[in-house]
Amino acid sequence: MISNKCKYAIRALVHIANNEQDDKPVMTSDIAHEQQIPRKFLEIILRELRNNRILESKRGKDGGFRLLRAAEDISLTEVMRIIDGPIAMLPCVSLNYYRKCDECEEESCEIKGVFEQVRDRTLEILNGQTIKSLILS
Amino acid sequence: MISNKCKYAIRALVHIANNEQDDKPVMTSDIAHEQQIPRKFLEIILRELRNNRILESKRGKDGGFRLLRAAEDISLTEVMRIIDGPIAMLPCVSLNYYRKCDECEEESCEIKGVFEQVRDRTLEILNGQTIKSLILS
DNA sequence: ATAAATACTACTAAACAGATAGGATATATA
DNA sequence: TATATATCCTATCTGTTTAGTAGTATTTAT
Repeated sequence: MISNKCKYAIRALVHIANNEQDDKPVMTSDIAHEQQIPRKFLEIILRELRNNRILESKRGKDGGFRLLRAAEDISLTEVMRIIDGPIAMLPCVSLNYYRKCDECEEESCEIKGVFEQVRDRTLEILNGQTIKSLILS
Repeated sequence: MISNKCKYAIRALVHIANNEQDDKPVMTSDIAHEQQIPRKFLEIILRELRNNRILESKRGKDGGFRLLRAAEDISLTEVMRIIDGPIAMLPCVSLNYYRKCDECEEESCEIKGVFEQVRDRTLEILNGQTIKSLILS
């Protein structure tokens, strides 16, 4: 399961992509209100996306958040990995967060192969999706 | 990510399938020792599998656990659902554990479609796997 | 009777999820 | 320069889940 936090992040990015105009940044409180996301929690999420170079922020009056890149250059997987971590179902088949499984020897692991296939099929779908494509669909 | 508990469950079932002979049940302590799983934790897992009609148990001396069905009739998804719950990445696209998402209207949800596809591709792979096929592979 | 196995109940520690509170800092504009 | 308003940052909190452990009760073969 993806977390609520990750769903909030995606909805917030789609909202920003939909509301960017005249280079005016979008305020946290606007997103929070329109997307029904707790404001202080959303602050944390947006800051995390900024720290990971998805968003840029402007402080002070008339401040807010803007996409740092075009919406079609922000992939769904990138957002998911920032907020929730690995996408794979086993640490030992994760491309971006690989860790050896605690107790199983990988050569003799019965399930590694299956979950490599699941990972590949999953990424085939998710890698094709961007903030832009989520708007259109 | 699937839980350690679920990995233990799968390894335990594969172990039992590999060690059933003469109708003699396999003891928790044997599985725990050979698969390096904490014994008391494994007890809980095996009882849960028994309660869900994957295993049958025999108490007392010479007791232990046996598969209630043939290894080729126990699917990987069934075990995963018993131990970890839903396989889908969103509650609102889960086949066996459907729940409405808390705050998004499903008709206008941007990500539902994508995660339905992920679910379908994932199940295509996992549904084909059984305790038997995991032994062979 | 006894040894040996599962069954059951209760508890614990650590991490994670989903937030909330309050103050520090930056900035537009009157 | 004062002020309103926005993000930034640190700390805290509650509830749930994960991964167990402990101890006792019950069943069964010999």
